[in-house]
Amino acid sequence: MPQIFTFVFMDVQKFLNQGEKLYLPNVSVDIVILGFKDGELKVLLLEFEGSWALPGGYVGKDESVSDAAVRVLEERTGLQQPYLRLFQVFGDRDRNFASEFERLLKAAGYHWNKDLWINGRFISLAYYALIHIEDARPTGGIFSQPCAWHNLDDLPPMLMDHAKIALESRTQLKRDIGMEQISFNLLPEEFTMPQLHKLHERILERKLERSRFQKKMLSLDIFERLPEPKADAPRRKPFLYRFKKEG
Amino acid sequence: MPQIFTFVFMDVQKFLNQGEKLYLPNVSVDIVILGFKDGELKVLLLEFEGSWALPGGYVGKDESVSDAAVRVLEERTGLQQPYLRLFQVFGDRDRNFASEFERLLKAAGYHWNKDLWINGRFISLAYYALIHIEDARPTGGIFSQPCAWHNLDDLPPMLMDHAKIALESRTQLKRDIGMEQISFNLLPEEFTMPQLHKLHERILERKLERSRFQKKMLSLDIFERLPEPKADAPRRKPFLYRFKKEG
DNA sequence: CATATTTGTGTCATTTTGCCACAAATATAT
DNA sequence: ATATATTTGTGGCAAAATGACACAAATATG
Repeated sequence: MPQIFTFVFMDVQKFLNQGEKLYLPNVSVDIVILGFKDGELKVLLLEFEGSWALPGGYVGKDESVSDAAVRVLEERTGLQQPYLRLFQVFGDRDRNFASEFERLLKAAGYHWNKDLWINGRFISLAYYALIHIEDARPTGGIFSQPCAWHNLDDLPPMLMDHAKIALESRTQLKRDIGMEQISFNLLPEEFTMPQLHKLHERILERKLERSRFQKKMLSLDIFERLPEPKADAPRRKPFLYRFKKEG
Repeated sequence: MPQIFTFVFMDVQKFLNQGEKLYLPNVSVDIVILGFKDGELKVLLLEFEGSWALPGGYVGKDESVSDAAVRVLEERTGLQQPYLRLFQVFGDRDRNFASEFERLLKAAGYHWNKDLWINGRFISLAYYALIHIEDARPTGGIFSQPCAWHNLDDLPPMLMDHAKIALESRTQLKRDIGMEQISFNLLPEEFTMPQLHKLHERILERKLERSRFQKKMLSLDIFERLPEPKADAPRRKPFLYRFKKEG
């Protein structure tokens, strides 16, 4: 146990002391990792001293922005091929969270001083990710924080401007699913039309006529029906579909 | 004349020597400034030694990202209240243009050395701006480069990855005008439905049925018809419209 | 004054959408 | 075993939106 603690502690100190050399300054990547479970949109959050934050990180000096986003998502979920979209940039002049970092680091027993690189101003490149929640293995970061799913409609107290970022991601997602079919990334590889229907209702926060929705989706000709219906359904077994690869 | 040259020269040296202190490192802002004239979409470009670049700049350490974009646009056009949208981030690992800067600066008679801050890697925050072309006063930058409008469909040789950025802006604009009425920002304050019709045809690169287009636009109830028709029209004088402020 | 072009608007067929109906499938209750 | 309630797939029709064409008013040009 002491060994594990030391190991984690070393990681944090390395991060605080050497991050300046490893990462581009003034730029961060934050990811609203979205899942869908029990008929609710979920977002993956990390806890720090009773408040929660979005998974995030910094861009390596020899790493592309999109690779950084993929890496952060992989670190928190274990997933390798996520659907990721950069949906907004938060670039306010005073977007700097020195006082919050001071409080959190001191509370967690780490050294803090005002010259630490993380106290600077950061432009946040905000992504959302659409993942199948059951495939994710939520994993805390170098602080070994609790990492858990929360309802996007009912966020806990959030650090920094992360509540705003999370809510903006939903606004963008609402727009995006009208332009392009990406929502199925929130479902298992094989899914049913009733599942997709409920998902869209939750994203858009309004009722969608079931019959018309199903006809519309199938008319797009981007989903293929599988030979076997879904086995573990309570009543009539719905057909299973899969997104067609390559047109 | 020598005084002006000296003044400009000083500005460039200050920019090269002190930029590091004034601006956030590794982040740039590039703007695809779009206009519409003679039935063509135009983009404002700056010439450097026979090749052309998008207007751009850097984010002041005490300036928001969006203020930086507004400032860059104001510097090149004199316009104060542009329609601006951040449409993409170009963040490749090797997005660094040291060799192009070396060639350009040397050709223009400036000192160059590999440690200049502009030789670093830059993440480009790419905006497009929709402006009324007649209101703009194109103005070259600190290098007093030629600054001129070019057809977006027929770009001259471009520096860096700016051809890609310019073309991506059109892809995004095509999507955006289907979601929200923003295209009128490319027209004069008072415009006609035939003008708006031709504009949309140019943006979308396809024919749009005139009658249906006009009915559709008017049914949105976001434009108000002015009492007087457009005076300087060749045949039948079309009605003038204006975007309704505040709903 | 005739002609050609541009603009505004009407009409109608086609397509898409919203809404309801109903039967098939199937777990649960009786 | 049979009835019941729920879920799912699909049909049908009215309403709305769209596409295509028609045509007259306005007006510069010859």
